[in-house]
Amino acid sequence: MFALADCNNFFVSCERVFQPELEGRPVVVLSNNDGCVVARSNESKAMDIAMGTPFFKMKGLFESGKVAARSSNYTLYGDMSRRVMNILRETIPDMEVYSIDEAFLNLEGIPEEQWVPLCRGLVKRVRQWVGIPISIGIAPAKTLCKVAGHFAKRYPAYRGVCVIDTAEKREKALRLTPVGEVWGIGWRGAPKLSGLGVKTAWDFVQKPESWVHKHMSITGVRTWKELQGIPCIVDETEERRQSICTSRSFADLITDRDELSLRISDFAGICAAKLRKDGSAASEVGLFMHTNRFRPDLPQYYPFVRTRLDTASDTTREIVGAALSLLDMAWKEGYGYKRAGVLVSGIVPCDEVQGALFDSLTPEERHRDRLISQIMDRVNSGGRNLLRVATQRPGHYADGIRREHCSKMYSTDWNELLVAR
DNA sequence: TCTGGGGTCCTAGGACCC
DNA sequence: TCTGGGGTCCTAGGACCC
Repeated sequence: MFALADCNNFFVSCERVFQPELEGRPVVVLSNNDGCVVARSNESKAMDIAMGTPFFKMKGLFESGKVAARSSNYTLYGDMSRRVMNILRETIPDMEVYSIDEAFLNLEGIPEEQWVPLCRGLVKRVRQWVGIPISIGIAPAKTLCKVAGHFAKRYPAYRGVCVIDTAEKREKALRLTPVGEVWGIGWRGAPKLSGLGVKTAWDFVQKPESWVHKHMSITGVRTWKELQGIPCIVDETEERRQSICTSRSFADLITDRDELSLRISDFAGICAAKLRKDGSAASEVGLFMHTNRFRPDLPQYYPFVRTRLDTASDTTREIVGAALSLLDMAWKEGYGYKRAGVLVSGIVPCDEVQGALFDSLTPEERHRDRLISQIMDRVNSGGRNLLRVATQRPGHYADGIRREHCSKMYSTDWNELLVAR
């Protein structure tokens, strides 16, 4: 059996911990550049504010005070997430952190009669100690945990914990679940299934496996089995990532090559630091840039170029160098760039890097670059950007991103905490 | 004026091998 | 006129997740 612990309206809940005046009000949290809605409180969901709504389309609601808005503050959310996960881990160490606000707990070895009291205790402790409301769904497969979690969240009578552990409960839950709400069936799958007469999750599991395979391929079959309580989705969080991407939209269109080059150096530098944090090295570096797709009146251009490194690398100098040489390939004058990103792939463990016979760098040079990167990591620990290569921008990584409604770093900056108190 | 960011997996089709 | 059969690897694009 698994338990899925899921934070309710996570980003909004984080904001509310330090701004209790937001409690009970419609609240939304915005994406980078205050672009669109990425989190909603129950009150704003009730107002039919959809996920992904562009902020400018609901400016009226905001300015009239009907809805409160906050820029996203990932430093705060990351820190709150860490606190929640620590509490869960203390009780159930066999845990898989699935996303910033979700974790699967393995209940194997825990007596059945303890599942619910144990999880109720977790709900209470997380709320008391961190201030974040969570819900827990318990079931024999992860997709069913998601279903159970929905009920735990929606109906207060469950007091935060819902269990699907019998055929009767499973049938009842699946009959009440529209097929489009099932984990793994997306917004394209739902209308297609509906057209084939499948409206609920229960309709879906009634179909034979061959039918599911024909219409939804192997991934659909996995979901179908999971809904019957046969676990098919394995823990992949311990595995090495296969690619790392750092990309941003810009507050304004960038038309100047030097300006874009500074941003791309930053993105590449972040990718290199992420590689080192994972103990990985990459053998390929890619670069993409996008003009503004919402401005059809402007010329459009969205190149993606990539290059292979002689030897897989994790050094800032080399990843940044590769990204800048890609900019030479992709750059075209006369366009306004709205977004760009660097992607590293071909990832291997950094202590298993295959040497190259005709390497552009000597082993001594590689060693020196790695030492320099390590020093940068030490100086820059905690997400600061103090030591950088000369092609990167001075200042903070978040500079140049519009965040007009940002809360303070309540939990990570001592001075701000004192002011808040 | 203003529309996010970071991932994974699967499939189809092309290039290439013997 | 008639033009095999079986494989691998890579890539682009689509679908999905949070």
